[in-house]
Amino acid sequence: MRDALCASVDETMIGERVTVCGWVAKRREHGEHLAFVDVRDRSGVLQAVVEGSVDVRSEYVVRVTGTVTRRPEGTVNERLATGQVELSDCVVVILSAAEPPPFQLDDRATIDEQVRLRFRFLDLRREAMQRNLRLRARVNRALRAAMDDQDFCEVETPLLWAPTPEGAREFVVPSRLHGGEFYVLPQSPQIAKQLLMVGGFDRYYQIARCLRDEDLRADRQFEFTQLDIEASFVTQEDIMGFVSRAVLDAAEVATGERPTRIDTMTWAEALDRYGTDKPDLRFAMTLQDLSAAFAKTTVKALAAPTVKAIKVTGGASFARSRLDQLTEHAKSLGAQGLAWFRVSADGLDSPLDRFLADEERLAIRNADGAGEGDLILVVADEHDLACRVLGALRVAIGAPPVSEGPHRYLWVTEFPMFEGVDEDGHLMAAHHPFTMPHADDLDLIETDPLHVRSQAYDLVLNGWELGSGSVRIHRADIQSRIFTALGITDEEAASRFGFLLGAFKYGAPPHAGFAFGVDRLVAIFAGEENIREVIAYPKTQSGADLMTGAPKAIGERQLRELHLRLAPKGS
RNA sequence: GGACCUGUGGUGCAGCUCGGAGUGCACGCCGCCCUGUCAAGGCGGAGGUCGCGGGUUCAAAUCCCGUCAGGUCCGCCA
Repeated sequence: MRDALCASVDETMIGERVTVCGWVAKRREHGEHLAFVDVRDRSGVLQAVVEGSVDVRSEYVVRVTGTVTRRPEGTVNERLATGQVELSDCVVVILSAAEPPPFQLDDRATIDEQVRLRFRFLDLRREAMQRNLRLRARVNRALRAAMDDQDFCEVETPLLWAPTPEGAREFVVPSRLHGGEFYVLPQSPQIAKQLLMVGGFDRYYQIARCLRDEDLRADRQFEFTQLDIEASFVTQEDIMGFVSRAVLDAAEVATGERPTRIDTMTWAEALDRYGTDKPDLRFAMTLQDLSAAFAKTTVKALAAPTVKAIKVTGGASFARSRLDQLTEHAKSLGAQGLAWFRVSADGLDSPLDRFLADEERLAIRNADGAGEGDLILVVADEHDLACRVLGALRVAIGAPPVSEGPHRYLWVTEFPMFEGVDEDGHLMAAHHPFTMPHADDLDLIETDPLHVRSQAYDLVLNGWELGSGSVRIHRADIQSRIFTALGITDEEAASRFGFLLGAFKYGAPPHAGFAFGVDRLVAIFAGEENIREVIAYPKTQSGADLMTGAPKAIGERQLRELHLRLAPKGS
């Protein structure tokens, strides 16, 4: 039907008769003797010159046959990739007429996202969406190539799976053949891939769709895509190597530049210096520890086991209202309050200044090499809380948009095994209950569980968690001790994970794995702040698909088939 | 479950503080003119439930309450 893409037509083809197909991006008529039609396809735009008038409108689908011609002197368009040439002596065939689109398919205009999503099929025609989804395809290809090259085998796992109540809320699918029973859509192929290890596929990967029925965010959709990896007879370092290779290959393909390094930091250091388990290394503003200087303080607001500070360069100019907002922010995160100190020429400007002892004033004045015009924010509390609050303020004040370069990759290792307790007073697994504790901390499981480190690790890019993984437990005795610590009885374990634990009795190899979010990675490569921009058909924050109208009610007959009856509204 | 922002011809915005006739701008759309434009240009025109409901008022896009939708965030996301 066509023999060239619009943007492939260049000066080497001058004189050739060429046919292109595409949409009318723009028509410019000059009376009844001359008209220009810009034809757009996935590659770009090409100008067709029509002698006489032509009855096409924006977004008509056309096939244009014309002779590739060098543009006359003075009519070259430098802003157009094909601006040196044009099609002349054109025959225009209308393949499909089109109503005026509800919005202009033009990357210059900002269009309300509601409108874009309702007409996503038109939105996808825009150059930005074409670029993003094609970038995504190239990243997928690079990831597959990297895994193939490292001798991994791609295996698909089921979407209809068994409920394993633990962790994220699952999407539920009623069974027609088994009335009253349900499948769930997997929040990840976690158990399936561990069983593949028992099954002898010692290097597995999959670009897998995962589904979690949790509230949506800029970086979270119900369904998202992970590069999912599991391997046997490997160490944590091996897995980190496999993943690093894949991510760096993808980065090189996407950005044209191979990142020079991926940093590594323990979880404890990340919390202590950045107040988060996903530090954004693109900017400093690290947390300063002033605990020693305030160990014997008489200032009530600053008397706490840990006193942490960050320096906001130039922050002394912050208005009082801004400082009040930051204080509210700190309180909403659980802090008792936020102490602020403007660094001035002759000391500190702060409501608390007159209560400070000299050495305390000096410690704040010199925090992080502060100078005149800077602002010092101080939080005093339990260690983890003080760190987290200041970490959040650090990001709120200092973080550039997530996709802004230079991109900084970071491995965070030695996550704690457990974090906090649930309503029943049981410890909760920080990663998941199959995570192997750190070899040096096995003795602490029963005596000091909150200080047990695990062999779990995260990959972080510009403050976004790309993914996480761990070395898995393959020994029944350790697994049993972890279940006990988590308050999971033998019966519960058997009913929830019985098939996995049963499988492990038949020769489970030591194994470890990882999974990272392709949507987030591609969004950052694409320069987008929101993963919806790299997903063809995303959902809104309330989980609606504005194009199809999903979710929708289903008919009485379909409900009956599924053995379902709806409860009255509001019950 | 909670906080905040947004909602005005097809699109993007202004108008909202301090109530006074659906007022304005740009793009698009329709018609006419135009033989080298390319964000074409000129002239003319059509197009509105100011998200929806209620309240206050002589009078509401504007003030108040509720609600719906979209967005950002907290909770949630082993």
